[in-house]
Amino acid sequence: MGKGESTRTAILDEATELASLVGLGGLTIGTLAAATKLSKSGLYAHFASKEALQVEVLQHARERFTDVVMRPTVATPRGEPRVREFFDRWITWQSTAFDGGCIFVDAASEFDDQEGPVRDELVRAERDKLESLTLIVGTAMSEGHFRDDVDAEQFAYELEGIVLAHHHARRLMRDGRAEERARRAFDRLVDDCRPVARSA
Amino acid sequence: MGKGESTRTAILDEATELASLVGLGGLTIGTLAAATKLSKSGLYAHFASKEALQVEVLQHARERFTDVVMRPTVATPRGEPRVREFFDRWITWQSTAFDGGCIFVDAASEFDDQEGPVRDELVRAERDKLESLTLIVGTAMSEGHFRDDVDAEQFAYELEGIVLAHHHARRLMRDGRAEERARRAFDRLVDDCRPVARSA
DNA sequence: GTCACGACCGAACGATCGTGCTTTTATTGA
DNA sequence: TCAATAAAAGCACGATCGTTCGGTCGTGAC
Repeated sequence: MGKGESTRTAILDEATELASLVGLGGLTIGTLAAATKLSKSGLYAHFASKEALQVEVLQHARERFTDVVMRPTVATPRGEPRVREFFDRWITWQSTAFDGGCIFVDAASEFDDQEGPVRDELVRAERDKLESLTLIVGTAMSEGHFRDDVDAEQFAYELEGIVLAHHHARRLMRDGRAEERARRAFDRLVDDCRPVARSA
Repeated sequence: MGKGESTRTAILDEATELASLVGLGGLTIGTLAAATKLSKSGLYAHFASKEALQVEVLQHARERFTDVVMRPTVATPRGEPRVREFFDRWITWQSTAFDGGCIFVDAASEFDDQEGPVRDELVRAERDKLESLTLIVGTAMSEGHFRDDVDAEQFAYELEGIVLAHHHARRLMRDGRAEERARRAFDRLVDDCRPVARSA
């Protein structure tokens, strides 16, 4: 990895951390320059504009998500185990991947009304994740772990809700039992997808 | 209502709309002054600082929430109907109360890492809502609509998740079926709280 | 040995940020 | 109607915003 590429990566790492604390929009060239010990103009040797930087931060974070969540997930046996693995890793990601809040969650509410490349990238990332999740749920159905009338998109919607509630409870309310609550909600969701008798 | 108080209310109304579009942090004195057709210094006749303004915006929005969601809810018959009323009005609130996203959702992810009065107010509002919701669920239990081993806090957690997922799907993904999905998730949640047989 | 290039810096740009002070204009009560 | 008071404007401040430009190193190719 050449010099340029390595500082570029370092900048993106630092920018990701910063953005998780103050938001993608709150991210500033000046503070990022200070944090990376570069001059403001030095940053502009690597990025065309602040907006371009924001997009690249999202892409950078997305690659990390792929590495620590998606890839191990699809290496897990098809069916419910894979669904569980995905959920586990997603929750863990939210707790450990950033000093601040998950930048996708933060950026989603920040940019949902601001047309442009940042929003577009956000939507792309979300669609991608949704699609993967739909496939994962599909394996649980074809393996017979889930009923075959389960609505995968509805499942995805509700799972997203659990994760968002977890983020909310954990970061804003500092609820120590946030993760436990998320797991209970997840178990209930999975339980309602099982064939035949619903009672334990 | 005197002149001062009426412009003050007008400012808060405008500030709420603006904040729902660009976030509480993205809100600037300059743009708010332009939107209210006041000078920047004219604003400072009404508010001590930007931070104080942000807090007041949250309080202002909270009063609106009380009026259009909480009050009608507690006027509804105790038990499941009241729970449903709360959910209905909450979802409607998110879709109609702002031009942009719900400022509580936006502000929650923006300020969850920024200690200070804004965050404090946010937490206060959330606790308040959580407490009300817990009481509402309690009426459903005492009326026999819900089992008496239902965990009201868990219910609140999951309901929050549904509402957050709705916000996410609606605003970022522009999913036209967001509300329908929210209702299905809610029905499943309520269904799992019912006594005896879970199957329809 | 020099030439080109990538990496980075210093200084400055116009604009806007939040926030004071002083002055003018509206509103109000007697 | 007129003084008292409240409301808003005018103007300016230091700081910071994103961005540009000219320039200076070090490194590798020829």
